[in-house]
Amino acid sequence: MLREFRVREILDATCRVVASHGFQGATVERVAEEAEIAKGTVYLYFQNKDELFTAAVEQGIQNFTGQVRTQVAEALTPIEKLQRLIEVSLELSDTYRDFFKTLLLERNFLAASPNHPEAAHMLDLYLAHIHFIEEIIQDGVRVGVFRPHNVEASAFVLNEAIRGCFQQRALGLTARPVSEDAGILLDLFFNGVLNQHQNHEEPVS
Amino acid sequence: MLREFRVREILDATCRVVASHGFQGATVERVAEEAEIAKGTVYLYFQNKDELFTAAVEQGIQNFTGQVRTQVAEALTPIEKLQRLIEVSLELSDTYRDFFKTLLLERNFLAASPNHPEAAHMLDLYLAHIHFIEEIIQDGVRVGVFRPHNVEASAFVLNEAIRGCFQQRALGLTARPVSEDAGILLDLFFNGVLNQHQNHEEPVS
DNA sequence: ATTGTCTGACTGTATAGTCAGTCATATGAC
DNA sequence: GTCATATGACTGACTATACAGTCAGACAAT
Repeated sequence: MLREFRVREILDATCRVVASHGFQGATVERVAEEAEIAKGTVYLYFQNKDELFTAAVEQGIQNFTGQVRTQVAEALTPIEKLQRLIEVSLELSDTYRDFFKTLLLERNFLAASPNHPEAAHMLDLYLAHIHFIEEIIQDGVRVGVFRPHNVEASAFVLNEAIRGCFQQRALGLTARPVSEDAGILLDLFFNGVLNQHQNHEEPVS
Repeated sequence: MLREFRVREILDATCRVVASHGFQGATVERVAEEAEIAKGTVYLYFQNKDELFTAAVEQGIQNFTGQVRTQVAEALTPIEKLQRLIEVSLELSDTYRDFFKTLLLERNFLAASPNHPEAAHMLDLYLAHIHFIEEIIQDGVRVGVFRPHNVEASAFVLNEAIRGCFQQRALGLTARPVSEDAGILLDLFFNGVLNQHQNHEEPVS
């Protein structure tokens, strides 16, 4: 369908514009220019600017979490699933470069604002993804590969750690290949930094 | 000095306005209203809106990292220092509630933008703080309490994990007391999630 | 001729930034 | 002590501009 194609085209253009100009500098006119259409055309597909930007962010989240879920589903054990999760997430950070820059550089969409009742929905998507991670870890605890601990917190921490890697990449602060980042993250999350075989210093706490 | 007092007053008002209205909805007029002065007065202390907002964020970062450094300096061992770091950071998240909401809901200031050459400075402050954490961990590795690993990455991950806790609090997603959050974070960062004494499942990787 | 898609000049509005003028206090002349 | 002058902090009506959103008409395609 032509309509759907146009919508996607405009949303992609929106992501590109926000990625390069920030939300502040992203005007409807610039989006139209980027999509190579007239400003008025944008309003044939979206009610207003807010709807346009909300839709762009939402499409991005849906695409990303959808792909992660699909890939993770192929793995069997909790450990393999987490490996997959981290690897796929980081790989996608290159594919979705523009979108992630958009997402990371602006978090307003998570804040409830008077003219943003859709923000609540965005928050739901975000929480759903964390919950998805939480369940994998919970499984691991049940099976015994992960020790009993506050799973809600560790799911959250893992997600934030991944997010941090995205950011480093978006800001161009690292040259490490994705696979290396994934390995480091996994190792850290699994084993922590403490020297388990130490016999020198004072004990923890 | 009266001038300094006024400047601080305006910056505090800016943080409050941004915290409640977001960067989008934060106008100079609203800031003036919040500070109980006329709009024109703002321009006696700041060249333009950009400078005002940049200064507000910068003041917040400086205050925060300064306090963390002071408190951490009192601790002796790397482990104690990290404990202190996490605890103090989370405690401050209540004190600086408005500022953190401001900071977390908007990351544009980290992105280089044409009319934001100061953004580079902001990035420096951010990186300096991570470097500060990095050195503590590095010390721990040197002494032997922490195992050898990619310290740059773990410093980064720890900072992002703390940031994540801030965000949960700013968005009102958790009711956990700060000290509990600190404990969970510390435990996770030190020990990881893996069951070290397991003898059931497959080995890692 | 009709329909569907698109255009871009136009308008209305919000708000950044200005500036002529007010007020309060300090300094000084007598 | 009283008036005159100066200084500096502050004000808010005003302007200039940028940008969201509109709409009358162009342009295929059938």
